[in-house]
Amino acid sequence: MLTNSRLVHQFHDHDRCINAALASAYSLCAEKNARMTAIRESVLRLLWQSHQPLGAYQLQDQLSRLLNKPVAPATIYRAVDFLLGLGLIHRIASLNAFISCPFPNSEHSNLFMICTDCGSVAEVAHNTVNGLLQTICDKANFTLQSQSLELFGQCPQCSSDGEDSSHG
Amino acid sequence: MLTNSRLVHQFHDHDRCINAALASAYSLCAEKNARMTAIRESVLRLLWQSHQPLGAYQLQDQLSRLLNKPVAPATIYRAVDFLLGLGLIHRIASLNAFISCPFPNSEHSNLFMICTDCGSVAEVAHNTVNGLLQTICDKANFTLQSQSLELFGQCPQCSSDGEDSSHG
DNA sequence: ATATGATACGTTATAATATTACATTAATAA
DNA sequence: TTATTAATGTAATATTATAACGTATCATAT
Ligand SMILES: [Zn+2]
Ligand SMILES: [Zn+2]
Ligand SMILES: [Zn+2]
Ligand SMILES: [Zn+2]
Repeated sequence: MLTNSRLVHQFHDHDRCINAALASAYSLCAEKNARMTAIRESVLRLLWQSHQPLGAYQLQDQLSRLLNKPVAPATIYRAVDFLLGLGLIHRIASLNAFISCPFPNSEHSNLFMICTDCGSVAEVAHNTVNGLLQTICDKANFTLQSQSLELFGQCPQCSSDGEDSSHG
Repeated sequence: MLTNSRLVHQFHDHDRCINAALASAYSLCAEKNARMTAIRESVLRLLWQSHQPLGAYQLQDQLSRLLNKPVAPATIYRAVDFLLGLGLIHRIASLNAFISCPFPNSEHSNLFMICTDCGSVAEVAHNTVNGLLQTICDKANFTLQSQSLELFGQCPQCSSDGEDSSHG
């Protein structure tokens, strides 16, 4: 199992997250002969600001502020498509939003734990889950190609915030 | 495990699906003191035309044709919200579409197998999957509230259509 | 039966998300 | 250089979803 759950839900040195992500991104581009342009890197950095997803139009606003000039939706969707293609980010279907991938190198299919209170999203790559889903599909003669697994609830932080604290 | 996979992917008496669904719907409404109005029933029937999901604007077109008068998006979204609330239908986030629920009576959390070729969607309620996800969330101290599990690939029909038939 | 309040619906406008098409520029290859 | 491909600029439009407010219908109590 591979997850960034601890990182997401605890105070941590986020610059390390960013640096690791950028390094991965550049090495992946080198490997696949893909071009990490200024816009694409900016969008990736914006998505790495935090462990929360951003929608296309939030990215538009932020990039436009960053570049100090108007940016069209197409620009965002292009950058996002590029990053999705390399597996550097993921799309959260239920949120119409995009999130940076904490382990873009590994082959994995993704499971997201989405906090409906604070908006944080942790990613989990879990072989047992994936194996089980594969088995289910096999039994149904369904040829599994890809998946979107999104779990909603409260992250550790938000769970404990909402706890009954009368027992102190 | 509970699934309508066989039904969805094989020729079957679909009128039975429809009748069972309508009966469930009415008994659920009775139980919960909810009103199954004409519009709501129409939308439910439209979603039961097949085992494929429909988008809000497809429903709008079809309902408007059915009633022979214009129907506004709000009308559709209201009906859909009502049906979602009763668990009579589900929303497929990755498709922005709605699908009839084959077993609305049972408490279940849903897993969908979506055929990217023919568009059919089968639903699976699987205790082992749900238990496993619950365990994962417990370990991460994540309070699981709900989930959206969507699998993409080829259904049995479409898989065999695409098979290499040279070995015969 | 009639008044009351709650629910559902009609209607219009608008917000939010995503794609298309085509012109222009920049990078790479021949 | 020139040809070719890839990326971006720009404008328009398509698709999905919600908001606001008035009207009609239904349930219930008097
Ligand atoms: Zn971090
Ligand atoms: Zn949280
Ligand atoms: Zn059927
Ligand atoms: Zn269901």
